[in-house]
Amino acid sequence: MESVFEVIAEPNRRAILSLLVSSQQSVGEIERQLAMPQPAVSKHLRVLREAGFVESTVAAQRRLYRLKPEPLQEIDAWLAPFRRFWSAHVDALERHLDRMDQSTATKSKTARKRRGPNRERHKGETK
Amino acid sequence: MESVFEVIAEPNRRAILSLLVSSQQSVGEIERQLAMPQPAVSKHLRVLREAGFVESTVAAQRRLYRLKPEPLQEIDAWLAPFRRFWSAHVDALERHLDRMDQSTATKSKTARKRRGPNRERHKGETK
DNA sequence: CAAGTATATACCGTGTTTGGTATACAAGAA
DNA sequence: TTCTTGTATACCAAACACGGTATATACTTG
Repeated sequence: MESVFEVIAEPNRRAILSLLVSSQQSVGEIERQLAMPQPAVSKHLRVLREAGFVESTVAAQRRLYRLKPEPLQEIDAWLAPFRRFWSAHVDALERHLDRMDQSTATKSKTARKRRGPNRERHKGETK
Repeated sequence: MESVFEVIAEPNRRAILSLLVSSQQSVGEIERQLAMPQPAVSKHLRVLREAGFVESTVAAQRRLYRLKPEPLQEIDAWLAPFRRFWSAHVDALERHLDRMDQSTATKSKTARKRRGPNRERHKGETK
């Protein structure tokens, strides 16, 4: 499996991770909530564990799985350069549209949504 | 291929995306920089294009590929709940260590690094 | 037109991953 | 011990993605 990206490529594994975000869960609880055969759950948990996404503790005959942050932070770190890219991209688009507003101001044929400080903020970067 | 996560699971495709972050590139330029056979580059670019990661414009017999932000933003959005998780995790760890400091203060056997407002900030969330 | 350059696609072989089923293993309960 | 619950693993079959090679397409230049 090797890389964290291959691990999260599998939809059921992403579902398991999303379940674990709220709290730790046993294999049986995951099995029920995702309506997925138990061996499948165990196999995916094995992949997740070996990649460092989760860890488990034994509680009698149950095993409780919980999230570990490192691999997800690795993905977050990989995303960083692209975040810079798309915030620049949004800025460039805004400058472009501002110029369009100016040049089409006289014709006033196409009405664009209000622009300015009260427009919607994007979630990515506030800086 | 379907999902953006499967698309970025492939190392060569991530390499291509990283190349395009600085500026748009032709197929031949990507081929040379990644030392990868041309059909492989074209095939990966096709996958990236169909998933919306890149778009291309024709420049004579070349095709220039550039990044599109949406799919990467989708990955970023998927990461959001986990970011909340691991910042909480860090906070809990810090509280735990603070309690340890208190209870071991008298024994003063283990010296821990200085804690407080001047400690290193984590990259995830500034808020 | 022919030749050359740049890119895309078709085809094939192969390794890997996934789901399914059965079974093994472990720990409590009776 | 035997039974039951909870979880892991072994095995198999099907699907699929990837690399490689050859070829097709498109545009440019002579």
